[in-house]
Formats: sequence, C-alpha cells, structure tokens
Amino acid sequence: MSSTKKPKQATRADVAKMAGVSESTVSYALTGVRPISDETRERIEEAMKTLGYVPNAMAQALASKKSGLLALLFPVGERGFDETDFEYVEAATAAAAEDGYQLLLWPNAVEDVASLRKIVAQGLVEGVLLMEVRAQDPRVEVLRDSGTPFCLIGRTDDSQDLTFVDADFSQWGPMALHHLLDLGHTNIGVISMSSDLLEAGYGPGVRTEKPLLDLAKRLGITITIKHAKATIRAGREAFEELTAEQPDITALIGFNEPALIGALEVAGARGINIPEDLSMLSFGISDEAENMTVPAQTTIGVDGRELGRMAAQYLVARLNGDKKSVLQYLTQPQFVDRGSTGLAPLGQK
Amino acid sequence: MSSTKKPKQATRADVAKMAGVSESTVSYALTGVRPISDETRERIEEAMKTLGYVPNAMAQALASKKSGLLALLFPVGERGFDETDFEYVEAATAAAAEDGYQLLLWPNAVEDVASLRKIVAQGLVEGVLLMEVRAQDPRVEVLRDSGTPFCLIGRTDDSQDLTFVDADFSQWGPMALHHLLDLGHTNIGVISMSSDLLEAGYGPGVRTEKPLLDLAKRLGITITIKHAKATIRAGREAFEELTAEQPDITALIGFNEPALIGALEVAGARGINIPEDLSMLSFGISDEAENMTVPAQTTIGVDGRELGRMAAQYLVARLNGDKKSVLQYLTQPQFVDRGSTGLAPLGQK
DNA sequence: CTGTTAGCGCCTTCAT
DNA sequence: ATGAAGGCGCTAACAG
Repeated sequence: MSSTKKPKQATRADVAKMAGVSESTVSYALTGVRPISDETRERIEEAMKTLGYVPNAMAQALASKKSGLLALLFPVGERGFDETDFEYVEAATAAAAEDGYQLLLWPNAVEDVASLRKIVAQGLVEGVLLMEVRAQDPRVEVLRDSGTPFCLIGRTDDSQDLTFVDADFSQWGPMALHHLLDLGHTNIGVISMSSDLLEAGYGPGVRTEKPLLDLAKRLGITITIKHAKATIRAGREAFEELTAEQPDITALIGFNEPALIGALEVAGARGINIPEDLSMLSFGISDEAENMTVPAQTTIGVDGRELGRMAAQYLVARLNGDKKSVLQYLTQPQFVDRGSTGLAPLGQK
Repeated sequence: MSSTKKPKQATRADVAKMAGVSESTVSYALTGVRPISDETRERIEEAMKTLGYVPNAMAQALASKKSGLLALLFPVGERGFDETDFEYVEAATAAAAEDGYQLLLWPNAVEDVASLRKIVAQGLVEGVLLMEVRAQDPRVEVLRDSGTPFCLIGRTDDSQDLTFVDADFSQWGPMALHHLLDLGHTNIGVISMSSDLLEAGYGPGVRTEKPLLDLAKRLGITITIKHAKATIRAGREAFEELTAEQPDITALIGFNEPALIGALEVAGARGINIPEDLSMLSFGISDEAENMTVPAQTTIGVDGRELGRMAAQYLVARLNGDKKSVLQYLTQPQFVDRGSTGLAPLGQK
C-alpha cells in the first residue's frame, strides 16, 4: 500500500517551539494585531514555511466566532435551478472569495423553516444569502430573529428594512415599449407567466406587468396579454389564441422562457419571419439560454452575475458592521439586441 | 432600534445544568454512543427543547475532527460554468445532504495548486470533489499526498487507483452510428470540438472520437470531421465547409453546443429541413440546453445528475472507510430522441 | 448507567 | 515587544 496516510498538520505550538517564541506570538505574527520585532517575525515565518503551517480553520472559527463561511440557501423542488440562478451562484461565490469568505450551498425547501432555524443555530455560517425570495417568505422571520445577517436576492413585499438586491422590474415594461414604439409597433402581444404565479405574488411578474400596462395605456399602445404555464405546449396555445384574437399584432413580448419556445415553433410553422413579419422581445431570460433559441432573442433582462456579486458584497458589508441603515440595490435592466425586433410591417391598419 | 441582537445560543453546559446531569451525559444522550436511562434522557431532551439547544458545529468539528463539510472544487476561468456542470452541483449537493454532509463551493483555477494545498491543509473539509478533470491534472497529486479523500468527476489518463465517476464516452460514437445506420445513413458529418482541446487531451473529446472512427471504418460508413471552436460563428463555417466537401452527407453529429447552433442557423437559412433533408444528433449536451434549440436535438449524452450523485456517494463511502480497492463508475450514455433524426433521404448515391 | 478530566488548535485579555 | 493563562463548546478516554 503506497497510499499516503493523512500527514499530521503542523500546529501553532510546533511553530512556536521551532521559532523559540510563545504560541500567542505566533498568532500575533499572523494577524499583525500587535507589533512584532522584525527579527522574531522572520524566525516565525521561516518556521511556518519549513513546517508548512496553515492555521486550522475549525479552531480559528471556534475561538474567534468567525468561520469565514456564508450559506447560500437555495430552494429545492420549486422549479429547479435554472441557468440564471446559476449565474448568481457563480458570481456570489467569486465575490465572497474576494472578501475571504467561502460559500456553502444549502438546499432547503422554502417552507422548511424548522431546519433553517436549526441550520443557523449551528453557528457554522456567519451570514446567509437567500435565493428565490417570495413575496411572503417565512425564512425571513427566522433569520431575522436568529440574529444572523442575511441578504436577499429578490425581495419580499415588506422589505423596507431588509438588505436585498433585486432587478428593477418596473423598468422592463417601459423599456420594452419604448424600443418597440420607436420601431413603429402599436399593437403588441404579451405571453406572460401563469396567472397562478402572479396571484401567488411572484415579484418579477407583478412588478413588471403593471408598469407595462400603465405606460401602454398612456402611450395609446394596444396590449393583449396571455398568461401561460411554463411549458412549450402552453406557449403554442397561447400564441395561437393571441394571433386569433389580434391578427394585427406586429410585436410579441415574452416573459416565459419555455412558452416562448412554443410560440417560436408555431410562428416558424406558419412561415412567419422574425423580425420581418413579427418582432419578438423577451424578458428576463439569461444570456446563455437566450442564445440557444433560433432565432436568438432580443432581450431585456437581469444581469445575474451583477446580482450575485452585489448580494455577496452587501452581506459581507453587513458582517463587517456596515451601519448604513439600508443596503438595497436594484439593477438596471439589461438590453441585449439580438436582432429579433425590427420595423413594424406596414399596412396593418 | 428594534433590530434583534444575536441571541446567545444555549450551550451544552446550560443543558447539563438544567437537566442536572454532567456535560458528557448530554453528549451521550445526543449521540447514543452509550446507554442512558430513560428517565435522564427525558430530562435532557426536555432541557434541550426548552433551551432550543443545537450543538455548535465548530466545537463539534474541532473536537471530533469531523466537519461534515465537503468541498466541490470547480475551475474558474476555464470555459465557465455551464448548465451541465450545474446539474452535477445540484445533484451532488443533494446526495451529500442525504448523508449528512454539506457542500462547499470552491472556485479554484486548475493550475493554482498552491492555494489548493493550503485549502486542504486548513482542515475545513473532510473530502473533495473535483470537477473538470484534465488528462494530466496537477490537483490530483496535491490531494493525494495531502491525504484528503477525493473523488473525480471525470478522470485523468492515469486513474487506475483513483476514485472517480465519469461518462463512458467510448460508447457514444458506436451508439450514434448504430442509430444512424439503422435509419440508412452511410455518409455522416461530424462537427466536433476544437483541435486545441483534443490535443490538450480533453477526455470527452479523445475518448469519443477514436471509437467512433474505428467503428465507422469497420461498418463502411463515411465520416467527415470538422473541428470547430465553441462559438456559433465557428459552427457556421464548419457546416459550410462540411457541406462543400461532402454534399451527400445525410446526417450530422455535433459535439460542440455553440457550433451546433451555428450549423442549425445555416441549415435553416438554406431551407434544409430537419430531419427530412438532414438528420442531426448531438453529443453530450444537457437536457435543458438541448430543449432550447429549434428544432430540439436528439441527443446522446451524460446524465449530469447521476454523475453528481454518484460522485458524492463515492466520496462519502471513502470517508466512511469503504475499503473497496477501487471505486469507479462509468455512466451509460443517455439517448434522448427529440425527433431530429429520421430516415436517410433516397437517391443521394 | 453516569461523572471527571483531558484535550482539539487557536484567540485574547492580562501581565511584564 | 513578548509570555502566560483562560477560555471557545464539544468529544472521548478513563474512572467509577
């Protein structure tokens, strides 16, 4: 058996002995919390190097009450992780690492408040990042009275005094309308998410829809909305209903990725050219996912990486005792033109 | 300020005092490592409940040398996290959780061996999961002589005595050929990954290509391979070259997601119908990504979730002292028919 | 069945 | 500028 057994890690005591100093001096040399003579510092550093000393994370955490760990709470069973979610994770991980923190992935059902309470009580993590936040989210209360700092990606209805980062959904509709109106579209269809989601208070949905409708009315744009489940099939049906009701629609806004694919399929089958016959613009779909559709979709959406990064940074700010009364960030909508919108066809009445 | 301050967590000592027993008895009541009279157990449990006691993870880890944490080392900067990678993560997280372990996300450049060494020396994690394994992977040696148990997702060239899970790439080509041959295709194009990747020994590439070519030769199938970079543009060019060289191709195998999209675009522009005029089959693209293309692609690939799950389970097995000399797992290729392949058109000679 | 006693490896307040 | 000593909260022998 050439299998190497666990080599014993050098401990602070070993370093102290070898350098001929006390253990605490070694600690101070490490943290720089108090002045050390250059000479002893060198001896210590050399000892550390030859011993390959690395402070033990557990002991450090236990003694200092600082684990350097953050939890990223992500919901399981919901609608599963999608690509955008993943952008958060990656960006948050990187941002946390820059500040010396590691991210722990914690799969947790939103309703499972009991184990969340237990999890934070364990004292493993210093702070928590929450994904897939609901309008009324039971996890918030648990975290709040556990005293653990946390930051939401998304927000609750009642989040004035919470730390969060979110997309500024209220701007999506107006931005889309301006873009389409500039191209001459005045009769626009929308394939949005299911009514169930909206009625459940799903933030992106409710925050987007009203400003869109309000502005359309003021601008005199005709809007026809269809709510569809998040399936390709539902998208096909929605598109068919939409075009039956409003044959003169010249542009389509989608806020429902799978349904949009369905609409694309039907349009393709009917020989509708995009953007010559119909302009398409889609909301909130991640860059990569959107590149997959043929043709690629012009998009107004959220920069997942920015959100993830900001979330981690805000959380760390809280940990470092940032006393700003409020730490909240709304990302500007991200417009990516992939050529699926164009001038409105003429002669549509 | 109604802001709740960190409530002091009850400690084992508190429980012991309240229950009128010694501290160690509390521990034993928790772990069940030694018999406790029903009566004292009840007193203890009640005390725990009223105090809301939860064992401190750090202290537990320090004393027992078991943190309950696993690291998932994922490479940054490479080609970025894609959706399939994410399936590993999600599945591994879930599987680890079932065994009582948490997954720590550790972004780490493959070459950054120094910080990897440091990371494991910290003693934070009990084991490591490695993603994006290279044919020659410097991280393996570091882990091996750190004595930290680890499991690869993928494998190195020299992995006889390593613990790993990987797809059985050698079967992909044959499976694809059989499928296409059954439909009457004997002149097949391949848009594969860049030669750079292959020359660097990228496992999925090299392990797939040779068996594919070998079997094609034996079956008398004409294969024309184009290597393209992972971009849509490169895919367009590859497809154009391919069809210029071999106008009689009736089927196309893609092993390069973005390039495949490019090929699809060109095909669409030329009015080539799939699968009537051209059958398409794609390798190793994740389910979700594949559903995004229009038309959807028939795929031979890997079940990312299975891999992630197995990886976590194998690692935990190692941690639990599973002495099986070898723990290695190859997943069967996963064939998903999405209708992009069909009978070869006639009269192509 | 239960209690006592060392640690685990490090941080930190007190001394000097 | 440096040491000594007392925890942090828990595990795991060692004693009854």
